[in-house]
Amino acid sequence: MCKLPDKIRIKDIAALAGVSTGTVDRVLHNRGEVSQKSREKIEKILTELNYQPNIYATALASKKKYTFITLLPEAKKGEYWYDIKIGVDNAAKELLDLNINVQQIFFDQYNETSFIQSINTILIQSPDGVLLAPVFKEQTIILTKELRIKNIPFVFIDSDISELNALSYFGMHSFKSGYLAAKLLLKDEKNNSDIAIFQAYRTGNSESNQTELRINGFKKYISDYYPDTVIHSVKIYAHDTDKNDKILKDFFNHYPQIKKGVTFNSRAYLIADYLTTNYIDDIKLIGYDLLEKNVIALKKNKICYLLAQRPEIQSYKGLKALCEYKIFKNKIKRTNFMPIDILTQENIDFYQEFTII
Amino acid sequence: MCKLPDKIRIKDIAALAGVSTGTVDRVLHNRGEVSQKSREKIEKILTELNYQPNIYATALASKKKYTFITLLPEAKKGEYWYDIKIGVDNAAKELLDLNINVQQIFFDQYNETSFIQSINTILIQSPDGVLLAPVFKEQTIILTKELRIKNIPFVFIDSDISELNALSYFGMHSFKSGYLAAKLLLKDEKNNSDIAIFQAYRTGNSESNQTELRINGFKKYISDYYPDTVIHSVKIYAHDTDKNDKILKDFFNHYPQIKKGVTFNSRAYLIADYLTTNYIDDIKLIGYDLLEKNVIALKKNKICYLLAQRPEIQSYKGLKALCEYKIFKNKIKRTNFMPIDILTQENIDFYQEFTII
DNA sequence: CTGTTAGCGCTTTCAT
DNA sequence: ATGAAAGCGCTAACAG
Repeated sequence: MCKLPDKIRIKDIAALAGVSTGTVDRVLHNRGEVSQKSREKIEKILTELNYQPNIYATALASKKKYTFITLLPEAKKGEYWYDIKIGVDNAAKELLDLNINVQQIFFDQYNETSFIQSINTILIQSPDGVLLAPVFKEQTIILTKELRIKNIPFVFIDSDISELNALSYFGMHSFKSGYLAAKLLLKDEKNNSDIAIFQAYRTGNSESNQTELRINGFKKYISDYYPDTVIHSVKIYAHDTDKNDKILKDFFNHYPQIKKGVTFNSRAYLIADYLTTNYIDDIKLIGYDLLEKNVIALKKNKICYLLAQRPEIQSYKGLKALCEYKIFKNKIKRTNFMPIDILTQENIDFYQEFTII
Repeated sequence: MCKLPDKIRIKDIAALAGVSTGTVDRVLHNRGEVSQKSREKIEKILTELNYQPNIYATALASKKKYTFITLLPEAKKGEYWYDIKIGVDNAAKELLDLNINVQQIFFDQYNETSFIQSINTILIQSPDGVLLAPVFKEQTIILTKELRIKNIPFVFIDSDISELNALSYFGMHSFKSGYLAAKLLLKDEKNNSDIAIFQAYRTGNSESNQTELRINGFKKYISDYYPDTVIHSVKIYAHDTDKNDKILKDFFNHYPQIKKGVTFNSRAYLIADYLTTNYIDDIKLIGYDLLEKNVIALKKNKICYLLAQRPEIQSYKGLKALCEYKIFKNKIKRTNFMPIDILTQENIDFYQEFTII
């Protein structure tokens, strides 16, 4: 019995195979120039000893430089896309020592032109990978077609366009989240006769695919379990408080029997604020995403549940996936649905103070 | 303007300060033998340029070896403590290249003697840190007292004994989880007059502190919002199905008005199984932890909600905390409450297939 | 008190 | 097809 070191190194493999470290490295990375005989011998030892490379040494020695580009909506602190950016920043910091540079490009999610302009920037740069939120479908098709030609992998986050077959997708299962929202709103309760769906109208962007899927899921639950429920749809305006006030006032006056509401975008606070201002506190409201304003409304008990989807993990994992694929040549899972987290007044603090990465 | 490399290295700092890399390293690690003058100059440059060491190079060059010991209950696949072990394994794998060895010691959570025996093993070994679940309070006091004398840091997971002032704690906020459980069980609902608390009786171990806190939280919510509710406590037996059957049958026959129940340990499936066997499906049941059997019952709709506490993250983060403290000399947060995750039939799959680390 | 130097395990280039 | 050797950035022992 000869004794082996705690952790097997390339040097050990080489010694056992009677070759040099260079040869072992060549078979490890499949870069040819190795005789059949050596290859087989080395591979055998490799699997027998279950060789695991020292990732620190690998990272340090590697000379290759990589650039990844992210194309995401701009955002201010407290907004959904800002949390996405936090994940990008976290990943970027980690990847720096791996010689990976992350370049962030932002567009205006209400302005398709700003997205179009970014396309060229990306294509000229020819990065090693792209992480993006496919907010504008047509333009995303154009961009990804070019990326495919240049053989640049891309990862979607937040929402998926499955026919474009990205390397990977990280985001919510929108349909099921809507289904869950309905259950949380209605199950075992009284006052289920009428409910309201508040839809924030966004200029310059038609109803997103994601919102639609959430609504479908929501309606499915209702038709499954409470088919008699009447659903009222109310259009509200994200950037016009006065107009909203009037709309909501009219609505609640008109349908006093409505005690339940839901929003499928992240603007639940718009409704919550109205309820607060008008001293209404018998409406059960459900919304999405931990925007600062939503969280405040949740804590004040104006929103009953918020469904969240770990935005900072979506972008973090998206970049790591690119890295795994390009650098470590690993297989990547195509679809990664994020957990649908249910937040209430009682558990929100623990959730927020707990940073996963 | 002289140009600096992308990433500042020790060598760059040394050049700017007109000293050698050895001296820079000495001030970085506070190991003395540096003149006041050099020290100040170097420190100035360090902060100005915001020097961040290359963690890969650091890890590779470091020659020190460390040993951490974990002292946790033994468990089989599908159990709570098995998930805790998964976190340990994950951390151990990551730490291997940092010259850190993680040695796992297991005890029988129903047998104090097995815990006592492990104490000696640990003290003889004199590891660089200990991660443990303080299941047996008296023995934990004895162990940690010795560790303190030997200046060995220790981290608690799962439950805390705050007066022992561990380096850090990772686990649930038991009281608030109980409060939340009550809300999920009762809020806005009918049939709140009578509810049952099922307590699994464990041989050899008195009611744990954790369970007690959960019950307190639960009762607090009820006294806050539904003070008229009658709470029935039922003792069940984890390892005696026949006995359980009889107890539960008697109980439900005696109190047919009870439509809600909760368990504060992880044995909700015991009740769920009874309900299944007896074709009862109008009882709303809440439990804790994603044991395989609990998850099955949740999916079959026999359990309505499961509260979970990310066991595999507790142990993972606990070990990383020891590492941060011992190796990178960083400050560690004393108390780290885990998110209280609310799982239902609808979101359990996404939660389980999503591995965070 | 300071500078020099030999590694850590792996990658990659250059001879052979 | 293969081996030798130079480094990646940092640590730590040693010589002065």
